[in-house]
Amino acid sequence: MRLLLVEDDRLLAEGLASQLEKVGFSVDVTRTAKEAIILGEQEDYKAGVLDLGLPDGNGLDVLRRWRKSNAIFPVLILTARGDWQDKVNGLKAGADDYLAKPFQTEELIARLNAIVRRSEGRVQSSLKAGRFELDENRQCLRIDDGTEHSLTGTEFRLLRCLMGRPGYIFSKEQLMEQLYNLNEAPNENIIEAYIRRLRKLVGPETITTRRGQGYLFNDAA
Amino acid sequence: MRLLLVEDDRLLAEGLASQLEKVGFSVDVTRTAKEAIILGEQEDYKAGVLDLGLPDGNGLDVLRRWRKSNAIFPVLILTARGDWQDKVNGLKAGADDYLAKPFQTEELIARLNAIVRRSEGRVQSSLKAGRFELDENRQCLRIDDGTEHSLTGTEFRLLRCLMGRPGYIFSKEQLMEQLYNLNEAPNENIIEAYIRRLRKLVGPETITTRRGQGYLFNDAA
DNA sequence: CTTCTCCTGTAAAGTAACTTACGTTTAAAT
DNA sequence: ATTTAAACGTAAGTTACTTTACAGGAGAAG
Repeated sequence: MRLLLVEDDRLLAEGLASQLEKVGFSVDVTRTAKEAIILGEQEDYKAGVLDLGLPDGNGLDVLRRWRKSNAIFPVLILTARGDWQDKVNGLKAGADDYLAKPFQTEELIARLNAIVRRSEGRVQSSLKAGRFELDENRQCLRIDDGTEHSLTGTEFRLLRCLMGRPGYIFSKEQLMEQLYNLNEAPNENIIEAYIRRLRKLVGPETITTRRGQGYLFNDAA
Repeated sequence: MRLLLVEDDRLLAEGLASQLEKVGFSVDVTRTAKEAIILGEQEDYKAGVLDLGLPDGNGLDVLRRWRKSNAIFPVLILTARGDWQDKVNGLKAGADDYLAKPFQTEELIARLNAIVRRSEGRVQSSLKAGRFELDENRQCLRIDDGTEHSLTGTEFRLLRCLMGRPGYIFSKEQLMEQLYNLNEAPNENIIEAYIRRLRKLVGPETITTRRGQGYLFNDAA
């Protein structure tokens, strides 16, 4: 789970980063507002932690810039103790939570997890294609005939990929990239295996093979 | 739909208010017990959200005052995580639901809608789902076949969470958050252990496992 | 105060579900 | 016809959940 930590106090930043990494985040750290803006806009983070006091600008401006572009990841702001004006402004600028310094790392982790979960919940988009509807929240597939099938994690991710762009041909390599990361890439055959399982659900005609190229989800299904 | 939010943490209050307004409530916010009592007695709300920790008094006293006068709108109380005593007292004082901090706003909204809907039918302090009825006062479970089982504290709290939103998938982490606080968080296995105890009561088909996602109480039970 | 009981949480073993690997068969393309 | 890619079936591997039994602790009863 990628995370952006914007904190100018080097010592604090390093300490936090290492603790956050212990609990499963992969953390990018930056000390300046300038860099924070660029990273937030260009990279795909699951959440951000933002100290409001930065050497080269106000953290709130960073947040506003993020929100103005399309950076939609949830942000937790760190404020000086009792400075609730900052908190209010932070919320108005689009923060999702706040924490007053000094704080316990456990508290930060708990709140981070909370906002990440919350942000995942608020994407209640269900993906529709033809007779099919993929429910992101419940991780299940509904079909026009009224049936509903719950999907396993891998089935779901693969199907979401295909349904996300009906008619587009995804190569096996592309699909592999979406499903796995570089370290833990299994046998390529795995895609074929899962395609087969999905076809059992959606019918063989719904997912078409382009031999040598890849697979596609038929939009006119 | 008018709503009264009693919360002394300014930031939290503002954040909640804005989110609640997004989903169609019109929200009055107050930070003090004194004002809360007056507003609750004089204004016509559809529901109330009440934080128990207030600067100038106990939230429970506010609730009791409301109930003593003719304020009949349903009330959801916010408690510190893992603080059962408050929850129990709150229910006894006439609260209709409770939620442990920190919570997801979606959860609050869902529960608010639930108690409003319920209150329009009539105020009742028992939670019904399918063939089951959870009695808040007696902390016991009644089943359609006429049997009645008393529950232990933990059993009750877990079941209450699940039955409060039938059909919704609660992750183990979510359930942990509602049952325990940061200091006294036991082995994660505890949820599984209690799910099993509950299933012995309600039958294995009533609580469904979604592997990798969580558990849900079947509404069509 | 001591004993007993029941609730709670832990640990470890057992099982089911999901994932991956692999060998074989089938089908497509040249 | 030959080569190559995909499909299929099965089995092994892995992870998540279930089940069970028990130890410690709090509160009730003696």
